[in-house]
Amino acid sequence: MATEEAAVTNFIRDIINEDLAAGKHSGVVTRFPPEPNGYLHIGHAKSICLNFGIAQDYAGRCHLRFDDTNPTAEDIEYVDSITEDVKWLGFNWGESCFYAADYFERIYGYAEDLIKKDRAYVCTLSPEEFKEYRGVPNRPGKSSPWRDRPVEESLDLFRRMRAGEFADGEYVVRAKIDMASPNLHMRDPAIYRIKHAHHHRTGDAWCVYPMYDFAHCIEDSIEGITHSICTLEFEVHRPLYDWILDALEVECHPQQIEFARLNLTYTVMSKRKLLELVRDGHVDGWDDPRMPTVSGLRRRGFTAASIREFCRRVGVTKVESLTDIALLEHCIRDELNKTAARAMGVLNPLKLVITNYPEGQEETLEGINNPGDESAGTRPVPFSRELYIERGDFREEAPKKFFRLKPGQEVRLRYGYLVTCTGCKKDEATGEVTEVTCTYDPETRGGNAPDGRRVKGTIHWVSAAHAKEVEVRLFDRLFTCERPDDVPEGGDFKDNLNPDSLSVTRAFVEPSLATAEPGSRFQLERTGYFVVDTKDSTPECPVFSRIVPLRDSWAKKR
RNA sequence: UGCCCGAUUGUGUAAUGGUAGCACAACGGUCUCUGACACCGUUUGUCUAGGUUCGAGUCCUAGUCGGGCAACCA
Repeated sequence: MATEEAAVTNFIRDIINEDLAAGKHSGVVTRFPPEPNGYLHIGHAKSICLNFGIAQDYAGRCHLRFDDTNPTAEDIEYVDSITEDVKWLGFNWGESCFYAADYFERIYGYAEDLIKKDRAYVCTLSPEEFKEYRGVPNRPGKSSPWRDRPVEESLDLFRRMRAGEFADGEYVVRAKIDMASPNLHMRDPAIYRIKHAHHHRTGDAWCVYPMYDFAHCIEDSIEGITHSICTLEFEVHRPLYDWILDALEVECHPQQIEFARLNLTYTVMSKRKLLELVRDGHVDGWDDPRMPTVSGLRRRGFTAASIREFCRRVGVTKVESLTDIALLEHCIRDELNKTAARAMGVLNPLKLVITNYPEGQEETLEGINNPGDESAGTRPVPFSRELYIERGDFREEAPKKFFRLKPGQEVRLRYGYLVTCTGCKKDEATGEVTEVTCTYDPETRGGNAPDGRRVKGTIHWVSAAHAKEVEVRLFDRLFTCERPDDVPEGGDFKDNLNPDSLSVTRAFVEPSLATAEPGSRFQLERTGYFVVDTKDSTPECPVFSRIVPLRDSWAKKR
């Protein structure tokens, strides 16, 4: 996509440019550091594009690093999905796939160093007492009675913590900073805790695990990260990040830079909430096509390029924002308009009988696969006396500007003939139209009249005898309001779930689609872009999922 | 009632003391064998009040509004 190559600029790149110009670094090393405790979503995609994008543009490196310091939340399943998603998004970490767990020995050593320097101590306060002593934002905390525990004693205790002599929560290692700091994170934060838990990578080798604040800056430092980019909520952690690296006197001290996370209308973006949707069965799994997860978007039919383009257009700032999901939809439409093959399919079928077309006759017409790309070629489309058309394309009584079928009006059958509506049949009981009749002009084969008369409307169709019946899944937004998180007191974001976000129907598609490969994308003309579902399609019955509808200015006018 | 961060059209962003621009959305039109696409046009913006300056969206001060921070989570 040409637009994707347009120069990107943002405040983080400005900082990098300045650092490079000042000779602070000779190259750029970034990292994407997910905790493997959930699936990646489009917000992570923004971070991935940012970090890997910078590495690409500055000829540097971006590490994929699993920040797996909390074994009770993490799982190998997530490691695998994250790896797959980053790869699918089109990024390459080369040899640089790391795990915080692989640094546990070094991180532990740094904690001992801190204790030896009397910059950390082992605290015996219970979690409740710990909380109480910390104080509240506008009131200073008070020192733990164990704050001045002798270095040797702390060291001994820490080693016994590691050796497994104590139960979870009995002791904790704390950095010795400032209990009166207005920044709560500086009030002697915990840096190591006891957790007798099995780790997905280190197994049962450890029963003490470092806290995020202690581990993360060390991981960055070990890897020689130059710019450690994270989201805004870590801003208040930065003084601690810097304090630890300063106290440890390490050589490499990366710069933490925070940016605003992505928010999207009509969806939620927290792992916890997404997990809740999966666990409670509101969706069909992490890769449900309605989910804002990378795997959900992939299954929905979004391309990696369209997601990258979206992330580029969204920009990077420190302003908390809510991006209109229409922008994401625009990005995929824009790409698929150029690349997707066209075909015809009728979602809500109504029989159309051409009364003057010879019974039993059929012929093969030619459909253009992509009007914007001649190299896409053409395909045969069978035509016969009885067709299916879209129910919405017929109205017995219709306004003047209704350019479709109504009694007495002529329309074009795409790539077919001009037909004039002569009437319809109805179910006597319900009044529902069951069949529409028309006559065709044999001189208009292919869709053009020799006398040059203009026909305003063109509708799509499939030959009833040749149609392939398939399953179609149409998606609407998962939530009914722009900000599902905004709920009144006592409410829950799930109250805003859209009960009609999924509708499943049968549809008739032209025979060329019968053998469509799972994962392939099409534009069903006048209807939308579809992907053949990769999970539920069978050779007998492909499942066509709508990625996004076509824009429809007629629908708006009505 | 503490500290930190932020504020440019409906939304997302650009402008690095010198003409407030772009994209999406909306609206109107042209074109059209997709009421799509494309093309043209229109509407809407620098939170407020002071200050510095020849000149302020940009710098300073105060305020207002919004967000974050009180897991042995990340």
